[in-house]
Amino acid sequence: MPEITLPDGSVRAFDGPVTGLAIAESIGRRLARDAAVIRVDGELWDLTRPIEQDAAVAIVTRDAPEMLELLRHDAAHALAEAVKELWPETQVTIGPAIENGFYYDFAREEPFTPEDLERMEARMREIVDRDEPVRREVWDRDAAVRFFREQGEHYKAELIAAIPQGETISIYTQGAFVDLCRGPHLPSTGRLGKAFKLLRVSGAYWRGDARNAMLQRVYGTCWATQEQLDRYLHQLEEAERRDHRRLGREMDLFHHQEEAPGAVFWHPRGWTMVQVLTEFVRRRQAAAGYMEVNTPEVMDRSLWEASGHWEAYAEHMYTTQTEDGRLYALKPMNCPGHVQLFRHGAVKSYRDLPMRFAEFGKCHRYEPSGALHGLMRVRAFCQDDAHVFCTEDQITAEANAMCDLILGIYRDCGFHDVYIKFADRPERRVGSDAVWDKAEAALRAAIGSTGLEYTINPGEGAFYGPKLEFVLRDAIGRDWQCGTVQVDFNLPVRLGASYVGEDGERHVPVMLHRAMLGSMERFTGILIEHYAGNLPLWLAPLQVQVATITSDGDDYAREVVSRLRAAGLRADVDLRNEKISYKVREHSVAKVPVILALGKREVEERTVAMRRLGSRAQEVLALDAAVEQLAEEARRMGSVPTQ
RNA sequence: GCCGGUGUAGCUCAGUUGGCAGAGCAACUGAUUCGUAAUCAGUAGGUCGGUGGUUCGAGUCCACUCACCGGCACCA
Repeated sequence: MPEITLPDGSVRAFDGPVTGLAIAESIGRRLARDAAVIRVDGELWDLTRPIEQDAAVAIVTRDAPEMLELLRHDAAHALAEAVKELWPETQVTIGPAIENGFYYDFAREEPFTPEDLERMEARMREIVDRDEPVRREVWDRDAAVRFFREQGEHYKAELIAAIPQGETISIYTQGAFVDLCRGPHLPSTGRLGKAFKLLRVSGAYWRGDARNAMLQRVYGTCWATQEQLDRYLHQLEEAERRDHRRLGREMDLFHHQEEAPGAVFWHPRGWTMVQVLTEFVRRRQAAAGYMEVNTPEVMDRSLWEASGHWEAYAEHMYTTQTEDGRLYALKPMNCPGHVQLFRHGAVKSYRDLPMRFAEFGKCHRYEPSGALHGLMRVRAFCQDDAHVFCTEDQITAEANAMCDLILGIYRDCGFHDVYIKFADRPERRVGSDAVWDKAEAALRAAIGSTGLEYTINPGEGAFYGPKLEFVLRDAIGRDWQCGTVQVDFNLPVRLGASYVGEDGERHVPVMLHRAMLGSMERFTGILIEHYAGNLPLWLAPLQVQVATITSDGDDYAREVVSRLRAAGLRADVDLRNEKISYKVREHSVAKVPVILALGKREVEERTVAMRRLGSRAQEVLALDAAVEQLAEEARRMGSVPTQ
């Protein structure tokens, strides 16, 4: 005789065990139709699962925001059922809900084709139309293992066998499809709806381990309503429109070619953008007490063996063998070079600390071919790198200042949504546990003293020390990890850095590693996508395009450009014998933020007709006023992207 | 690196069962002096990613290879 308490506080008594579906029906038909699951004393249950005890419940309908995950999980099951119907020899493995959708990993000899994807999706829709009941059962674990083995589902059997003793093994059945699953699920396949779409098929390793077999992963997206699905598909198109590789071509910023995979050919405009960013960081870090340095790009193998890089990353380093038989490596990092600077010359005193070395160092890493991606993942890149040599007592203040510097720089680049992760010791590392304890404690103290929120990213530290990872969210909600602050007690020891302390004894300095933008290449790519190419004036490589309407304006146009340039603006003039609409289109496609059109009227009145990228409106201004206004705007930073 | 896909003019893309490599835009030449996202006409442009093979004949079929795209793994 369970007594069921509803969210409004009313209580209903039932004669015997009652299901969520029955409770929903007792409240109303419409609710029963839209119900997805039931919350029983805070826990989500299947609607078909009998409630035997008194409980406080709430029916959750399928359009509740927290039901998206469940819908997506159900979509994954429908996908698996469809695949098993179409290709029975396929083994199913796992199929979770993920951000914006779901996937399912299948084991099958023959690869799925894009056409297969269409067949799967069509079959999923049939399964929804069939409205098959979804049943939950609790099985004995050995029986479950035996069952799946007999079915030829060896991956499933392995999963069940790995479940700890004593845990409930729930099995869900829909139609002929039987799957191990934690649940809960919708009561029938019809409730899934049809706001889903299969997107792509790709490879994925069993259990995410490259040593294991490669499975076939089918990705899909799923939403509560068709409108939500359409909105998401539209977002995907938006991301496509912002792709820095496409914009890089349209804006004439850079290119790649086969002879230099993973390297960038920067065009004048693209390189201007990189230079603007570099100058910006240079000014900021100089103001924060950093000294800019430069260290060799090619150094003897022995140095990399001493630093530990050789052991950890030899296969990812470019090397060059010279005539004298020596083996050199192109630097993959700047830190060992900076330690050489610290070690050189007179022994350092505690009075010299902290010493802050910054370098825009060009590094080379032989990244796996499959990882390369436009500017985002390259083999040759420039880091805005720095290393601070300090005493243990100085760690907190130094790391703290780094956080301030980094966050300020992001703000000025237009990123206002930033979060921080604390990456602690990885499995593969150098240094004793005691040293790691100390390094992690020091970094935790530093981040604690900033008052900034952070999450833990377990096991993701560098091989020589723990790190803070700065992640910024772009205009369309994607996350990019850029800056890092790392505490390192190991490299200074390995490379023999020391200073004389107040006590007259030799001590090993602590080394803080820091990057803010990370890779200049990658950050440039992120900015392009963040702003969809519509860069704020201070970042735009060409800020003002002056364009004549007829050749009568040529002399005045040249004068306008020199005035703009004299005011520090990057301006160019277009005197071609083309219609103004042609010029406007061309410079708009190239994303030049400001076009000044000059016709007869402007020449006579010494004005300019100013047109902003993305706007059809024109504003006629006196030349002096326009120059002043643009110069002022070009100094302003921190603007948020417009859509 | 692994799985799958794609490479044809600067860009976007056609190219049938193997039978003379195409279009639009861009470029160039000429005309047009024009008021805010494409003026008109003409010309030129290709080792069909590369190497090897099958064939009388390969953009098309086969093998290898390189690069790129989507994932996975990796990311000091």
